[in-house]
Amino acid sequence: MDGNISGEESDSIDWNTDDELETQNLPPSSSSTLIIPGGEASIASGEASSSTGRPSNSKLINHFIGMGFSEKMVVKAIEQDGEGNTDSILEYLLTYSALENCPQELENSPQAEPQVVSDNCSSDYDESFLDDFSDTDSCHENQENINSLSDKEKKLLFLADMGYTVEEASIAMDRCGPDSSVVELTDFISAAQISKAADADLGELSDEEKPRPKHLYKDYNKQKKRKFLDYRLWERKKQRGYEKKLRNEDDEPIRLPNPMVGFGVPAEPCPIFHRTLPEAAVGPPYFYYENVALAPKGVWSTISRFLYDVEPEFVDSKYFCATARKRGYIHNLPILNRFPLLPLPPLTIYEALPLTRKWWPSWDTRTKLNCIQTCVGSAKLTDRIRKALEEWDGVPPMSVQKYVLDECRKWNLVWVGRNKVAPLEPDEVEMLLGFPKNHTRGGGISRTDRYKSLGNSFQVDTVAYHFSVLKDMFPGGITLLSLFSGIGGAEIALHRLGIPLKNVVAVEISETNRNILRSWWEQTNQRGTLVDIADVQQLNGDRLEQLIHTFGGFDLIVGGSPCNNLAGSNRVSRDGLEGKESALFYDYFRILDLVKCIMGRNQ
DNA sequence: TTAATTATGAATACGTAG
DNA sequence: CTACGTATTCATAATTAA
Repeated sequence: MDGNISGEESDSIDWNTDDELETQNLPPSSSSTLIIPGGEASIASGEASSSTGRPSNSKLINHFIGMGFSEKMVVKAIEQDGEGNTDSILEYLLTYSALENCPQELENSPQAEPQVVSDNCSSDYDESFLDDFSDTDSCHENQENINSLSDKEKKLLFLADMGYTVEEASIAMDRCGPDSSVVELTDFISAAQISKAADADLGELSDEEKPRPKHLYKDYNKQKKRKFLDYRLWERKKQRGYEKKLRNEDDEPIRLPNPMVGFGVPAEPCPIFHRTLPEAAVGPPYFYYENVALAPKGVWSTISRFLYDVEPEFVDSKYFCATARKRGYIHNLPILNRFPLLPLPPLTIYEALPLTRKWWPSWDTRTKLNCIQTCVGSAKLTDRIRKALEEWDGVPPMSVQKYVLDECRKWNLVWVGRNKVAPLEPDEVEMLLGFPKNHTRGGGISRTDRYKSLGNSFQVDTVAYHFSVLKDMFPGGITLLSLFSGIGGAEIALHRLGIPLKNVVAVEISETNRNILRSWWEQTNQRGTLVDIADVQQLNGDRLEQLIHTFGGFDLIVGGSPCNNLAGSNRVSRDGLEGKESALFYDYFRILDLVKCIMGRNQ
């Protein structure tokens, strides 16, 4: 009974703080100009200013030589340009190096137009890819090759899934080599597209100062989004890539902090630590990205590189509650003056599950549970453990202790009777993760899916600690874009902090999860509008523009993209960031970058 | 058809002995 | 420095039950 108290308390808190928000109806169209005309110039100049400003010419030359261009060409480009604009010089270089290196591939490719292919017809990719591949490559003995995809083929398919054409992808593979990473490949394709676009513009206009990154924004209505995304991708790699070449440093793996306390936890607040964010990362909007800390090597480097080179904050939720949860968070939130959610949740197993204490053996020294996952231990397993223990009266021998303890740790079992261990109940998981009791119960969700949805969720107290700095900044509430929102961990964290939710756009693939969030939204009497969208892949620039227009922009963009292919528990398809589900990280970046673009345009 | 049950290791980090 | 043991891990898929 005591075990439920904290849960009930958090319940009552959740259900009572919903009044007097006095949420203003947002100004209908405070940001009136969503149409492009004057906007693109300001963006372009803003972008340019971040990458220009090198007065010294020799520095400038070395700058481009470091990127791999010949000195001769660099000098020529600077002469041609005349105004010392880094971006226009670069564009010149890209244009002519592309023309020199691979003229026929770029000019005579079957699809001259840089098509943006809709992503729901991947079978087309497969076929055309296979045709293309068997033609250009020499290994076409039998069809067995189709089944066992090589790395090269996987990369091609992956690029096709990202929306590139097979032609673009295979050209990039040829140019960059078989061992090139997907990031390098996308960068190459982006550069090729940009140079091609620049070439087209040069041909048409043939005069004066049109060729700028500006034209990418200018064409925003026609070819727009794909190219804009590509430009930003490529821009980022440009900066990062050549800096590394200059320093001659290899990819240094990101180290996990030990202890895993990030930029501070309630028990040990911030050690007077101040961080300076990269300029491109500074909001608005604020963003907050989450995923498993123990991902395969290189994954967090890539994620960080895409998310504006912000250093990840690795935190184990065992400093916030009674269960471990090692996660990495990349965000641009302030980190000073954080405060924890109240009431403080139980920090030990005993406090969280008092009824287990009676049966807890002295030789089981656990005080924290391990990470809560999507599946629980079987009845057969707990039966084996019971039988193994019943053979001994009193304290079992060390070997049996070790066996039982290993299984208990692996499956997060707790003691519920003499010689009896059991997996956690769904409501206990809800409590441990900071959700209201019965949050995931009923309404058509099965017990199995409850475990899965909870196992894939945030630890609310941890996330709320990071969000707490927003409370003073947004007394009138925030507008939230919640990607991969799941059962609404971010929304609940904000709500329990007392930060009003003005309007929320939640994107979540699971219908049962969407039902859970909507039902919470209605039960807590939220004032604003909750918009649900099923698939991040169909959230395009047009839709975002529309949403930003109606809601006046987003204050915060939260997302924990799928960890399926990153998580250690996955024996079958731990394929890294390019895995089927985990590759949706790129959609988080795509959408975040689009929102930054669209919102920045109106300033 | 849906839901419940069950078995299925490896990648990674870290400590320590040598 | 390496080698080895310990500890941890937002899961998938096949099968059975309902």
